[in-house]
Amino acid sequence: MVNPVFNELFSILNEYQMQAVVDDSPACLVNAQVGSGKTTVLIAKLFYLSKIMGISFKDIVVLTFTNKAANEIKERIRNFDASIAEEEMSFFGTFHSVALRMLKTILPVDELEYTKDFTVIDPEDEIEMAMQLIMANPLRIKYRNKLQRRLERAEYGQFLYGNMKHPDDIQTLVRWMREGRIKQNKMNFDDLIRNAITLVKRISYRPLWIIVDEFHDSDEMQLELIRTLAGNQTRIFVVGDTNQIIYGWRGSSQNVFASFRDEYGAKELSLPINYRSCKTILEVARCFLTSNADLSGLREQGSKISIRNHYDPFNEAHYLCDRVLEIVSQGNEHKDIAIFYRLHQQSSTLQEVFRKRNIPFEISMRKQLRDIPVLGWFIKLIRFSLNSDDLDSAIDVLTNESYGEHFSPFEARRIIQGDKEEKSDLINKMKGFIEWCKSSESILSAYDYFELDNYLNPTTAAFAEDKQLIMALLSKIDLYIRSRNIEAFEGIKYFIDSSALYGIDILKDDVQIGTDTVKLMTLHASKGLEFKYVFIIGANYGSIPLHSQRADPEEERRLFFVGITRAKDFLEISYYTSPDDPRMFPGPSSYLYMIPEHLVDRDEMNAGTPDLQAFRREVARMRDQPTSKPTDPSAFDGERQVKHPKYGTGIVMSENDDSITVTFEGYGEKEFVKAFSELEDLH
DNA sequence: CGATCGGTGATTTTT
DNA sequence: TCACCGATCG
Repeated sequence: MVNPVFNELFSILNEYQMQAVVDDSPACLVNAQVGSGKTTVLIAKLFYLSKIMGISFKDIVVLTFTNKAANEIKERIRNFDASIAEEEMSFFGTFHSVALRMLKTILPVDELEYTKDFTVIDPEDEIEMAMQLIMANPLRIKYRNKLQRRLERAEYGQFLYGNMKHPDDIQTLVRWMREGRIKQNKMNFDDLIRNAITLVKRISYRPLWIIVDEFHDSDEMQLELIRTLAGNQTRIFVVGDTNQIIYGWRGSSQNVFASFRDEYGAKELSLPINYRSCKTILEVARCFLTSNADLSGLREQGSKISIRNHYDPFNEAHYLCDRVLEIVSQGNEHKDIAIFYRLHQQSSTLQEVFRKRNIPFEISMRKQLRDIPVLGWFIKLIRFSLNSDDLDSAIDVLTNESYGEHFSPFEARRIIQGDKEEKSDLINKMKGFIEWCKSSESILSAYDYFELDNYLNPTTAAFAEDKQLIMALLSKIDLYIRSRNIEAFEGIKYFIDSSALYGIDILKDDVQIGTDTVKLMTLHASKGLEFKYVFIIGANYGSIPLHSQRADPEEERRLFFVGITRAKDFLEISYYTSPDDPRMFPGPSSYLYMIPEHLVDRDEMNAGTPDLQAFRREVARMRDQPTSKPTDPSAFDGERQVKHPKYGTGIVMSENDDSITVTFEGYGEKEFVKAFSELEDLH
């Protein structure tokens, strides 16, 4: 082969993987067992196509469902060949980001009454838009705090609370919102895909290859995009695993594999060998497989899995802290450990206890940039500056209570309609922004251009931090523009649009290097990850599988399967004697009876109550007054120390995906946004 | 306006 | 089973 690096890449492949890499059938469907090296195959295939078959990355579309997966693919490609430019992989990404890129570059959006300046809005922006419509018009809308869900359903032609005695105007609202998005030059997430489908049909571009990761997650619209993009010469290569369908409730169907096979006469391959888990864990996992598909592993037997009973979630949280300390003391890292649960709310007890006992942890919950108030306001300001049709954003900017000029909604509307424009300096600055961009040297001076010192409330304590946040955001945009060598104006637009698709991740430097924390997440969020030690908690009757009308028992089983197969070396499953959720019953999950006894270590704990009452009261007190915690930093030894330029040395109390809480000597507790904090690790 | 009755949905979540 | 909200009655 051409290059020793690729030789190395190909030499680690087994025969099944190799077959998938070199396959060039018009359509190919790969059944990838859990942990069978599917991403490695994708990377190897991409290099095979480019280096050996001489196909340019520009002629390949790679579609994933999550940014995480897309980033991993791009990152691993660059690790093998750093000379590959970002630009060559511009059609590598999530369905939504590839659709966005096509709409912005090669598709004639004007045919759908959009201009190339269109912006992307997320579901929360849509709710705001709906609220504006409701306020400005005589629309009767009931169940307003279920509006998001109602609109979501309405998009699929269903209606939540559909049999009202006096129906409200929800259908009119949906129609107005569709029109409003076009009028305001905005696309929501569905529009991106739907409009891409419509417009791809009108142009001649067709890629040579379409490669789809996690194909089993496709919904009907995504399938249609694939169908549309595929021309006569296009080869389609999809990888997935029907045992990992856990988003059926969102529209992905079990039939995608069968229909793909029928529609394209696809060749079927498989990747049957699991490299991840010990044999015992795989044997347990096999009990929860839909089909009797082969699930064989290459690893050693490993220890038995453990099933434990705890009195209640609080006792268990305490026990888990001890276990974490024990595992770490055996030479492991915190990040080798993960705890999965069925519902988000189950994490609250864990959070409180872990925080109290000073165990570093992270909870996966997605956050948007605008969850930081000042950035939410600033992004709206930029949005209107870039897209003067975006009246909703302008209204928000002018009426915000904390920032800007604090107009009433009525005044704001008049100003925006051009009635009293002279009353607002800000609106004039926003309207002049595009011109300013062309003559300005650096986007960093946008802060001064908008004279934000006047609008950020210099009298408040938050001023310094707010200013710092905006400057940090601007420097990220600046970096983005410089690294891509594009017009400032174009760069800002793309960055702001992407921020809707990527959330707060867009502010993080490159791919986040896994911080050394215990990971807490729902079973759903665990998909695609792996850990040495996995604890699945709350395997009670009623909770796992979740007891509810709409839960699909098959899907619950697959969800449990996904959780189990995240574990590499060690798996522990627990249930409570006295669960604190009334919908959870005090018996073990029926799943626990499905696991053969010889695979299980039932070292039943003392499920009674050790003397934790005092501790329990203390934590309860902490919950009531979360702010007043005059903790003495010296009381914690051997914990993670950090240094801040302003506050000095402190100790990390807790952290999650986006923020980190530190206690400083002589200052107390302070929470930072991770992407911006100037904390230096002293560990 | 306050009280009461009856109907409906609840959870997981990426973009 | 509960929480919420709309509808209706007095």
